Amino acid sequence: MTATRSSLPPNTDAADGPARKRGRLGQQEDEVFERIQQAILDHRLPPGTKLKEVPLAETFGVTRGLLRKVLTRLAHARLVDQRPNRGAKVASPSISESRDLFAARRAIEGAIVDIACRRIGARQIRTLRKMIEREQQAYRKDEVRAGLKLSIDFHRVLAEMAGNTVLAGFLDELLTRTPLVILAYKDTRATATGCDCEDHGAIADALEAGDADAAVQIMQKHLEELEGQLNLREEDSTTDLSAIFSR
Amino acid sequence: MTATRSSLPPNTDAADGPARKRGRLGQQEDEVFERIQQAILDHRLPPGTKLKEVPLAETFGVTRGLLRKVLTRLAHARLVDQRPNRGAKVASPSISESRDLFAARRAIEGAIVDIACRRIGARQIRTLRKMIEREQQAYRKDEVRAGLKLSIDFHRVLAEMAGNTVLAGFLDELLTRTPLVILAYKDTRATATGCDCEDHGAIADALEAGDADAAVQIMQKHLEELEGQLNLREEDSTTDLSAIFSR
DNA sequence: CCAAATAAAATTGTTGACAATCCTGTTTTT
DNA sequence: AAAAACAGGATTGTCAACAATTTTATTTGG
Repeated sequence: MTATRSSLPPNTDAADGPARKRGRLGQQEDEVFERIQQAILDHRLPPGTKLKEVPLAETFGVTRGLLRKVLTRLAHARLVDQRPNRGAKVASPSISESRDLFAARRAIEGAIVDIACRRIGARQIRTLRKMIEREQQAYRKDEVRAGLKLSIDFHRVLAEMAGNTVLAGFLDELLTRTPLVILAYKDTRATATGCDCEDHGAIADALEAGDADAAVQIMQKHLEELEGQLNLREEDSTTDLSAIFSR
Repeated sequence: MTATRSSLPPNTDAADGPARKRGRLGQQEDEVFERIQQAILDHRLPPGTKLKEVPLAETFGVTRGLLRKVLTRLAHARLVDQRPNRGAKVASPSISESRDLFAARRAIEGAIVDIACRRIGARQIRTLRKMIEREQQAYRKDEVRAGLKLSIDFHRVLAEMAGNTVLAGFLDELLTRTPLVILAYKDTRATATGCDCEDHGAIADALEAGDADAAVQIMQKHLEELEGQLNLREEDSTTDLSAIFSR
């Protein structure tokens, strides 16, 4: 019961009540959205956790109505499951859902890299190289969480460069959901799960050379390897139990 | 002002006031959603039309709160642009947005056909053939609207058969938006815009033969032809004006 | 003791009144 | 006369009380 509350970072404004002075209107909503989203992606709110409106609203010092809107937004992003009259729970991606997600990423990011190869210029290549450099630095310092974030940023920026807003929007949703399934199904034996920087470098090389086919192939192999680091065999890990009984 | 109201089909319950007896709770919300959606897709509510909450709520005999939820859902489906404090307008897909949409369909439906080729069986092939048959009948009877709907159903069912829920969800959004851009940019000189049944047949053939590469290629050519029937050159048609001045 | 029925509590859903913001036409100022 | 300032109405946004539903606890009957 109190787990929901205690596992979230405390909001210093909580005691002031709901009617505190605020900067701009939607500002507050966005902040609550991002704090809950981050808690879900960090597994501080593990999959299946019931998200009750009153405790959450009190935690953040906002009204129930505002929190309700936030929950709907999170449901839209597929980070929470919202069912009529029975509240919202943190989403528990199933194994087949996770596989579908990676298959979708292969299709979409394959297309993105193919398009990017035609539209990209020297300026953009430099930007990508800089991002890869920063990513490598993070991993060298064992800052795994930062590295993973930078790695996701690489994919996101690549989509932006391709310039297809529809594909970029879809990919954005998939990139957001990816950490959730990685934490849920990470193979404990595997080394630190994350993107391989060398692959990113190879993609940049292929893009610079204008070799679309190679870029697509590397990207898809890259994603297959990432999926391969997960334990997505049929139900045999402990996490599966929570997925099965979460409803 | 009253255009919003008069261009929608009248709701017989409107006069009874907001608190009429209803079947199930969410039922009413879904009905309003679908009625407005259909009006947008038919261009009875043309792109750029302001959707005011009070008149719409009265038209359907629902509360403003319910209507507000519906508008948010429509905004999520990208059929409506919702901006804070300045209401909701029917979406006006730009030319580049429309091109992006078709490029996304090529990527996603290419992947779907590829996956379907491996998972599909004789049973499913029969279902597809039956759908194509019905589609041809509709076109032969010059029932263009029905034919277009059946054509979209073909793409939707194919996605379902592939079994990737993530890709199917994305495609569903794109299929819903497609009629909106077709009506907005239909080349008046072209013959009735819609899917070519022969292409659908050829896709079924390739799937039956298990030739994934052929199926993917036909699907992508099919979508390119559909896009080619539209007038997506830079601003020269009258509809562009509304797109430019809609904000 | 278990199961079904029932009562109480907790939780989600809805609404109408109120507040904040934006839009439009008018007046005032330069 | 053009631009800025203002006023009024129209429109969207918010909230707290109320209603409906689900969940939990208790009782009752087999």
